[in-house]
Amino acid sequence: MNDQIMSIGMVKELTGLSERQIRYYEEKQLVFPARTKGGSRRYSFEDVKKIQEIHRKLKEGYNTYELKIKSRRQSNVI
Amino acid sequence: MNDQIMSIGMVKELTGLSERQIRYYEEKQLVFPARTKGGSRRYSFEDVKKIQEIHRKLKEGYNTYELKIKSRRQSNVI
DNA sequence: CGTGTAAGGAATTCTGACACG
DNA sequence: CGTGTAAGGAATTCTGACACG
Repeated sequence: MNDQIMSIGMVKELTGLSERQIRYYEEKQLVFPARTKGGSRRYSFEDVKKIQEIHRKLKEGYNTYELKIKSRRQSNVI
Repeated sequence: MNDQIMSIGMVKELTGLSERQIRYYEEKQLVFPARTKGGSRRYSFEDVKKIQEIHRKLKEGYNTYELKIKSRRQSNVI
């Protein structure tokens, strides 16, 4: 949770996605990168995995809203 | 070896050292950060540990040359 | 020797917006 | 809806150098 250490540039390299895509997933509340004092995003490896998963699901036909609901369900499992 | 993903800014935060110190240890061949296409340094958590170790040793009185020799010895252990 | 700092430039990242479909 | 892109600005990082001790 506190190991958000890489820039969007690294995430871009690791995932092959565009900055636009990566930022959009945050806009839709699917990932929550930390921020530096200056305002730059900082991601963890967990976030990278999540981002790749999101992209996969989108290609499968899901939309960001459905993915948000789904991740909420996961968190609420008892 | 391929997990060099954080900027000098993160290393600075994690170690409390200055950019000058962090860069100097590289200048003295004690750490070997990767570089982005643009030329920015990228460090791994291993590097961060190494940097902290270097700083500790320096405070103990060692100089960068001795530390370089020492790390070379470690690598050559058979 | 190890570190601080001011200097100027280049690379990185940010936001809000318009575009397409 | 998910993504591309040009725009302008701000934050980040880089190098080489002078300084101190």
